[in-house]
Amino acid sequence: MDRDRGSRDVTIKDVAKRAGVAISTVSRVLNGLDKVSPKTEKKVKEAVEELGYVQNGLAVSMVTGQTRTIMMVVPDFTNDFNGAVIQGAEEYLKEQGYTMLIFSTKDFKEEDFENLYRRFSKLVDGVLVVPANPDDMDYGRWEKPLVLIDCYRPGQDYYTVEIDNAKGGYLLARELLLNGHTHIGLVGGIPGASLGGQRIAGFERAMKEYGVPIDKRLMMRGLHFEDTGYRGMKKLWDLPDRLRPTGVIAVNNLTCIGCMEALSERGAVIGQDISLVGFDDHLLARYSVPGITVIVRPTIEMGREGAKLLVQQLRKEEIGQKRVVMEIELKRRNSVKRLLV
Amino acid sequence: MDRDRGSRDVTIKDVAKRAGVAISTVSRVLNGLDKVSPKTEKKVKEAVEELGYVQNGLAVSMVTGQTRTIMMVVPDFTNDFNGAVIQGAEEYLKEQGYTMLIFSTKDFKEEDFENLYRRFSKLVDGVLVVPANPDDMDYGRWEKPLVLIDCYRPGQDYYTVEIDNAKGGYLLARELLLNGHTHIGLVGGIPGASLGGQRIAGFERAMKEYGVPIDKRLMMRGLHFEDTGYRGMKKLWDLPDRLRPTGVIAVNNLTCIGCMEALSERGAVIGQDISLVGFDDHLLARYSVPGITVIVRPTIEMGREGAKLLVQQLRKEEIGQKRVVMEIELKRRNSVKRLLV
DNA sequence: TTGTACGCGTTATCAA
DNA sequence: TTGATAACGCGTACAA
Repeated sequence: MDRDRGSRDVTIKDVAKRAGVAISTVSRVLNGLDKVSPKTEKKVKEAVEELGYVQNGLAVSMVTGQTRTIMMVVPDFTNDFNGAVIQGAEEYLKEQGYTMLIFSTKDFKEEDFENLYRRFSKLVDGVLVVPANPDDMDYGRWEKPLVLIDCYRPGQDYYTVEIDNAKGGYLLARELLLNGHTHIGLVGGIPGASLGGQRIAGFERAMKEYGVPIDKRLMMRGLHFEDTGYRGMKKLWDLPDRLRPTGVIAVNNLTCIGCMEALSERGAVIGQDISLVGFDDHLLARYSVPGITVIVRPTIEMGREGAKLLVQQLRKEEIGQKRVVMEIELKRRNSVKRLLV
Repeated sequence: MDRDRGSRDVTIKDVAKRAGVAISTVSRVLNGLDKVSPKTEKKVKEAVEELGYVQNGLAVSMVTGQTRTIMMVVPDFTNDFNGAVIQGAEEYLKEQGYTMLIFSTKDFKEEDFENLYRRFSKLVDGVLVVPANPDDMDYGRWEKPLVLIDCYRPGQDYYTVEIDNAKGGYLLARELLLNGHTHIGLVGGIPGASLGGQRIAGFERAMKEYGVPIDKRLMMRGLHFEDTGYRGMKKLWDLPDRLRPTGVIAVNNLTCIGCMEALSERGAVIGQDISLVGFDDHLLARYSVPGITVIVRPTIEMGREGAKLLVQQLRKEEIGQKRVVMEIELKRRNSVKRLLV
């Protein structure tokens, strides 16, 4: 059989022979566990150095049952929110001596998730998930430590890292309201879905609080992709004058981008012809002219916190709270017009 | 010792016992290698099903010497080019039954790369790298199959996936020249560095071809980060009228974004007060108003091709060419003003 | 066609 | 303080 190893690797055996000790002694030196005499320790370390020995992680994992690897699952890598979360998680894991096996669930069917976990559960110590459809999955049967990022499922008690989505929706709506907007449109958010649902709930609360009725005709529901924003905004813009909203809330980053695309096509100037607010501080929100007023989430930190929560579980450390709620912030730019009242 | 396994996993032994055969028979059925009688095959498959047996990848790798895992290394995850490359690579690898161990090299020191490889080389079959500093690293000592993405090093013969960077620089410069620009500025690109160097070489060729002299004072060299674009563009914009360039080439996506930020701060309108062209079809280039004329690279496909090149090596398949050069395309938008000549 | 037994590289137990 | 050795779960010569 072709073992594909090239020149045979240096093993602990070679080190033992070279140092003139038993392999168990080498192991002890390497792991710094038991008492070892300074003399033999020195001999072993020299042998390791001379031979260029590196532990074989596979063999270690075989016997310890721990792989020091975690599995991270994200919807896809081209969404900048996911990218930031991965960045934060990977940095923390690296610091802690963990490695990341990564998968995207783009085009996943229902059962694929289950298969993925089954197939790799022995290769990883824990799982970090940014769910694509937070409401569809049941993570109950997973035996490994699990942390969900950007996903809260009421009534269940997973370890999660979230933001207060309702507060976000509320802040955005209030920002429009305080600037005199009363015809407010909404793009994205599926009825009954948790994530968009919370944001919408916050929006509704603000509207109620300020005594402004919600016009159902301005609610452009749909999946959280660019297309929903693009088509929704076009419909809103093309409404007759007295119906057309003066301000629009995009429920997430992609729908916001879709809105901007639609408005650009229509030749509408944001912050002038129409006001737009959204979630996440993506490139377009930050650098387009005018900048977009958005809810800023600490994306990289969300990844870090998720990884931290996972590692704490792996180490069986005391964990303060299973749900970590991160702070958000309203970043005001020039996409909201101040209407005369 | 705490083996951390929860209830003991089902092993091949359990399957063998349940099916009333030897473990080697189970193995044969699982791997579909030798002849096995239909009867025993059925028995084994039933046992697998009933017990919910899943192969332990660790043990398999131990004995086969292959992990079916590759190591991917990128500068960071928040750059959309890297995200797209990862997306393409991961999709292809998943299709081919491979898994991806991922690392970012942000804040890496020189020797970290070497350590990373040494530490994990036994856990992976091959390596896929998007280099941060293409010129600094020497990948010569790596024993595993290796593919470099977006990096060509003259005189060496790695497996690489690239574009014709010189052509890209040429096309951008020509676009400005054909629109009547003769005062052309450049942002990014370090003298002697390969990647930016090639793009600049293409720019220089175009300038020469069209008989337009290069004004050294308009060359804002620097690392390929936003900051270089931001500061470079400010300097260019603040130049006295007769010196200020009418058109600027950003050497990559981040410097382009930095340029846009600077111009926005200065209140300059792109495509009107100044023209801007760059590389990569990022969010801002695509959806800001006006859109930016850019060289579009097939980013996801570059990831796919890189992964393909790697898997072909792993399978010891015949490989047509070690350097895969992907097609690029000039995407015209409204960031270039047509000057009267 | 099927079963036995060894080896992959390491840790951990126990005896020396 | 050290050494010998049984696991860990699997693939595969080789024997039956």
